Amino acid sequence: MAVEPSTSERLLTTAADLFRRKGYAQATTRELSDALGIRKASLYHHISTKEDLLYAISMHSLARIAEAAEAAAAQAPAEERLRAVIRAHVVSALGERDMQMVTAIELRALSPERRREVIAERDRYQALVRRLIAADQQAGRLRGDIDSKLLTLSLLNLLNWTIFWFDPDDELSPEQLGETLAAVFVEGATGRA
Amino acid sequence: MAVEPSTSERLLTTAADLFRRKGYAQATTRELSDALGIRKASLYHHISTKEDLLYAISMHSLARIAEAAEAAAAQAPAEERLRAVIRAHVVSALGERDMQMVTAIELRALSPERRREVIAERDRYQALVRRLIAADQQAGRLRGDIDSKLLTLSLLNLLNWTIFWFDPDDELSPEQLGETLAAVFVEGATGRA
DNA sequence: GTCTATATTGTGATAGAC
DNA sequence: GTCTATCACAATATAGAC
Repeated sequence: MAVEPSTSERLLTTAADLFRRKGYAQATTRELSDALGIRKASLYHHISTKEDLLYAISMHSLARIAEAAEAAAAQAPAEERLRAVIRAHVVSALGERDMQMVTAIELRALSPERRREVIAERDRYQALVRRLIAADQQAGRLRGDIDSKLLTLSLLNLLNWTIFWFDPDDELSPEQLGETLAAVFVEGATGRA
Repeated sequence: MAVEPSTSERLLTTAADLFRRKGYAQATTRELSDALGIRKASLYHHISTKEDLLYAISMHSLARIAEAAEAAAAQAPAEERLRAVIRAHVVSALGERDMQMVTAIELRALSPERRREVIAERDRYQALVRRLIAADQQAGRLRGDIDSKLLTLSLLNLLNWTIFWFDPDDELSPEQLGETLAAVFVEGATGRA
């Protein structure tokens, strides 16, 4: 006998799906309550404001990737660490595309204080990746002629847009895409590494 | 004696600045008219709907990059063509960051028909880049073990997010950033090309 | 090409019963 | 935890004078 997920359990994923499709500001609380099968007023038993949902989605998204990356980094030997983190990042991001897309796009809709919090969380992850890259540079595994900050931003560019075009119906799995993006970043489009 | 730009000439850039800061849906016609120094109703002498502005911004942004890239491709010899296009893309995108950011983020706010038009324009540019990459693969200048479509999407990931973190006050110029991103894409983070 | 004034609609959120 | 009913306000867009 399947246990039906409660309203509060469905709240974040349902909101993320709606926000991704319509945009946060264009999505109405009415549409959200309809999707949940409850009345609009009943939403406010679970949240205080619509913005609570965006904030929760954003913090959850960032934590999810950071945790996956940290776990991957802890397990892998130094020589494989960056590639393992790239794969973990891609796989965890693609596993929750709605939330990740909303987080990537709707930052401006948050209040200044919450926006600051989300940015701090994002920067924390960026710093983690930068440390990995700098370590690889010092070990001679990555080129030293480009600043680690710029390499980090390049890598995150590469990884963060994939959620917008990855097609789960494609033959390419998230794991394979992660592997490919790792190859593109590390070896380049030339590929003579 | 400086000629003051007319309201209609300032319309797109002013709207782009506003949409970037607040988001399209959150930005009000009132804020836009205030920024232009006219009354809200006067806007409707220039446009029919607020969406007209977003559509115009999006089409302009895509055309600007495509034109810059096409010009660069036409001028450069085959061996330098891809790098030249990357530089042209980055420089032209960073030269109009407000419009490019709005275009990248607000696609969903367009009506279905206009959204389709904008996507078609974007796909047209993507096809152009893919032809360049495929040609380099066939000439042996780029690796052949990764599909040209995936290499193209990787490259556009790399280029399209830069507008969100490029800092014009940095010591790094758009030209230098373009050069660096070209190096990262072609040679990779390892850099032994 | 800009103005004042207003129509019209839809929004996020609340009060209070069950 | 969900409901009915409603508030208070802000939004896009229009009418018509100057």
